[in-house]
Amino acid sequence: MTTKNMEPGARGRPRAFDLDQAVERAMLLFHSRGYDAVGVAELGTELGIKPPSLYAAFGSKAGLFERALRRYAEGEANLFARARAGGGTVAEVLQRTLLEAARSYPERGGVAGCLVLDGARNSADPQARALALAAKAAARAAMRDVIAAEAPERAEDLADFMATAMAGMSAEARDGAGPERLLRFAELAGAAVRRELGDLSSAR
Amino acid sequence: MTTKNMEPGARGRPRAFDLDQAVERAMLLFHSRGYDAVGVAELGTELGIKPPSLYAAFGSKAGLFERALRRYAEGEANLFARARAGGGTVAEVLQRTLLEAARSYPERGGVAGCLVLDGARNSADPQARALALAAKAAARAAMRDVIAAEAPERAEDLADFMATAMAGMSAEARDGAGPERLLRFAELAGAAVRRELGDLSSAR
DNA sequence: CATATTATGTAGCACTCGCTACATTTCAAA
DNA sequence: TTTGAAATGTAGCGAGTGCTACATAATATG
Repeated sequence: MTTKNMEPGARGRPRAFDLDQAVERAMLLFHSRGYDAVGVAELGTELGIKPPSLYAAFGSKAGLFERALRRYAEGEANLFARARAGGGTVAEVLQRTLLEAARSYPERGGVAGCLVLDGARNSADPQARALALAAKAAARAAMRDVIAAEAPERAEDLADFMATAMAGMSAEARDGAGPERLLRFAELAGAAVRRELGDLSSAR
Repeated sequence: MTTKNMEPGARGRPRAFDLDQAVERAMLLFHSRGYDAVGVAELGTELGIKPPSLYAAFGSKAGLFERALRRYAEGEANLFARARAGGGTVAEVLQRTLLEAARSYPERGGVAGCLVLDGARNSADPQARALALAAKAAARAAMRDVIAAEAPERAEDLADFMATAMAGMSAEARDGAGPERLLRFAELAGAAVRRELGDLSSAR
């Protein structure tokens, strides 16, 4: 039936579905409605997998969420990595990160905000909450380290500021905010960051 | 048994529990864990009410949530109303609102963040989400109207900025942020607001 | 071929969800 | 005292939750 993702020394019956594609679809579902609001039954039908296959492949619903989170954080959704790839000073990179958030957080195809920041919010499952918090901590640490290279004494505080600003934009986007509203916030927040980094060109 | 809250022309068997106290406890439960994560069974045991009494008094779980939201928004949790009572310019009121949020959002007794902003986030119940969004819209409108009296052309944008900043602080508080972290954000955000309102004394 | 290994489909587990039917209790009004 | 109204307690509804036992199917290796 399928020979897509078969490793050389694979024994036993081969998997009948595409693992990466399943993780991708699960990621979209978790992102659009949050961890708890997506049940394994729906995951099964939407991924074309039945419960036993899902549990054989991912261990648990939380295991699938972990895979989805990893895929999310390592892909295009890593706004800081994208902004960083554009080069420039730390101030420019942070400003671009905020603007990227303002452009990508608003609802598109039923998906809004950040999966890491809001995907497990209010979840009744401590494991899911812990996974999202860990991913968030990793993202914050990446920002802190980059900031520290240029302004070590401000790295922690600025990373916190960025985390809070992005959490605000993610929440607003989930509540229906469009790009214009978020962009205005991103510009004000970005100006505050530049000022904090001593970039005086931020004076309007 | 009880004659606490009985109206003059009340007929039938009197209510055996204190309605306000029940709403207060429900408010704390919803606030600490979110709407979906608190079940009717737990509400019953925690409020000392059994399901039929709960439904006779509030109509539904969402009806109780609505009462809890109203109590929250009309009480001490209305940070903007509190800041406004302190008088001063619009810039000062907004700055104080942000500082109040930074002081009151961090976890205390198992409760963190804002019930209106995060209490129904990711809820699977559209009614609960709508109630929280309506309460949020009302709070935003109150800020916009007060801003408009002094800076009408900036009222909408500044209200959006405030809403986004407070959503960010609420989310961070729910993720474990303490007052120090939030206060640093509030000060930067407040400086941005003052600058936007033309208060030049914000130059550091 | 036989055998071990892994995945799949059927069916259903124990549990929780929001909610309610029903009889009973407790009150005001007649 | 009777009547009507409203709240309460007992018990449980139908639906959904995450998850799994079990038999079967499909592959690599011997």
